[in-house]
Amino acid sequence: MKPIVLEIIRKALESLKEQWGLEGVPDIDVEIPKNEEMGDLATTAAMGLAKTLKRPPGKIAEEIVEAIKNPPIPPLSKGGEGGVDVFESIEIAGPGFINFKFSKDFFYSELGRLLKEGHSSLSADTGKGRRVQVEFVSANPTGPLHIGHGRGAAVGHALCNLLTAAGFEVRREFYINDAGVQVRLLGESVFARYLQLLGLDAPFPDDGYKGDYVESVAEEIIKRVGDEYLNKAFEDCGEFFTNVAYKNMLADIAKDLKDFGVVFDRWQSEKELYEKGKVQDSLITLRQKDLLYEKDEAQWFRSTTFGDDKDRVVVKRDGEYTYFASDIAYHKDKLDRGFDTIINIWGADHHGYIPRIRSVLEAFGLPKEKFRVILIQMVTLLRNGEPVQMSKRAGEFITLREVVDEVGADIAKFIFLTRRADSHLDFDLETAKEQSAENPVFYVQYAFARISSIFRQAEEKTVKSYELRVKSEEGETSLSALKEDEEISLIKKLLQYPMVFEGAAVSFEPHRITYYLQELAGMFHSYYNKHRVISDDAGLTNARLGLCRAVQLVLEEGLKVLGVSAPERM
RNA sequence: GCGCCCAUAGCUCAAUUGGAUAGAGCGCCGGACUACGAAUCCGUAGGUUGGGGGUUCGACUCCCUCUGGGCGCGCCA
Repeated sequence: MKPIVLEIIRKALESLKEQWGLEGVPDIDVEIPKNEEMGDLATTAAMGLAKTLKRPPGKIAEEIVEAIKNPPIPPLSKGGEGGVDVFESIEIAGPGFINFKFSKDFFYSELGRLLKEGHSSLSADTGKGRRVQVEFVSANPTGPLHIGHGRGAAVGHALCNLLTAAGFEVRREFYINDAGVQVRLLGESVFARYLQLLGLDAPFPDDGYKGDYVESVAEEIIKRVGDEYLNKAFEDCGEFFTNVAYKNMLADIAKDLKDFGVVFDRWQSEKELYEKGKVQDSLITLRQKDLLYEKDEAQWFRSTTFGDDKDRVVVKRDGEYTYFASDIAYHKDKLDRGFDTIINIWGADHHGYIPRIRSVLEAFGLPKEKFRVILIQMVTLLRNGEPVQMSKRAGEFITLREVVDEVGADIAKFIFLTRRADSHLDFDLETAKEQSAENPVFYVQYAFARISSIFRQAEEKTVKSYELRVKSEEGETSLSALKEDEEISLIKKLLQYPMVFEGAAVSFEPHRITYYLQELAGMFHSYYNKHRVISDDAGLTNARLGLCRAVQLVLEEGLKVLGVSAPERM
């Protein structure tokens, strides 16, 4: 419904621009009014123009409304969508809002279109094929994924779905830190456990990885090679242990994510960036741009040029690269692969790295606004309201796998998406499992399942196919049997989905979909309790089945974006 | 010490990116199944948006300041 109104307003402005002395038509937008009584859509165009025209917004609004009505702009009158009048009224309110109220016929015609076109009518092509690269999770392959990674995975996955549906070409990537001292430390930890399992009183490295999974890897190695490395020093066999250990972890991580329903297009190895010389190359490029210099026997990236607090070391005095050096290479590589927009999803504790990475991307030619970091806040895991104690030092923490095994992937994903990414989240394992109203997942899924059940009922009662009616010539008019207030409100809500969707996509905020779905499900449940869908009145039954089908369609679409299933039975 | 994020109903959170009368759920209390699934619905109550100042037609939203909480600030990764 939004595009039609926008077109009408634009045409009105087009006809007014000369007498207003404007070069072109200003950018305008419409919004959903807070209060339903104010109308179905509203524009603040007049208020926006007040400043440039130096005239009161009320007057300007009047002129715009006049231009829309006399003579009527095409879609307004016959020959528009389905040949119906679009508006019931256009009114000016407050300081200069123009409020549009649609006619019922317009709603029926739009609902008919939704039923006819299905999912494709729910998402506009705002991306137009532009390429977006989203890097998320990127957990160190030194241990299993924890709950925080799960939240990052859920948000990243939903965001990618959102952008894909919005017409962007999305690449989902996981960056593997397989080159640093952390994986080496993992290797040492496994080696120590290996020796201990074989009866040696071997020392465990300081700050080594103490989780049970380390011992599991050691056990596996014993199964494969026995005591072959018993009398060797770590310097002689470290590469073997390190490789086996992190590859093992990585396989577990990939499996956990897959079972969580999150997949990646590319797993970028840090080690590979070194081996292919991309780290060196990227630094050479920086040097050519005079953005790399030597000081105190170290090499520095001139990130202050782009607004960072201080320049950053990329090659240390001892000749070793810093972690940042391979980050530079990876981000240059992202740009070399031709992405239009770069999105990184990080834990909120990494916010201090934003300026330096932004600097890197800018140095290689990406405009600031094309880089976006989504920060994921901490998740506090609760059980019956009490925090679940975790100690990273002792290697004791609840893994994502444990959570998914306990509550299920759908529930976990949905709960991760019930908050804005950058606000804290309490995740209570017990209430998550309860099949109560406290659990928003069931609430939304139940609406979908309930509608599925209605259709099963309808078939049993041999109600004639609603689809035939809707598609036939009189089909669209058959929807006009929907006269109840709740029905009109429900249709309106359905037609708002594309706007909510677009807002979520441009602001990278999948949680908006979550909220919308809860509202829509709520409206449906309420409607269901008040009005019977299947009755003796065939025409009414068909119209209501059509409405149900549309609700189902939108619920399914929204859930798909969130990566949550839409079950026909629960 | 410097920087970033957060502070909204008793609790957990929204608020169309500067719009109109700040909204949901939970919790409390009271109701609704011999009709399509009660994992549902209906009805009330709850607010100086942490405090103060500023910007303007208009502020939960932007700027300054204070209070209180989280996180960063290495030639670590």
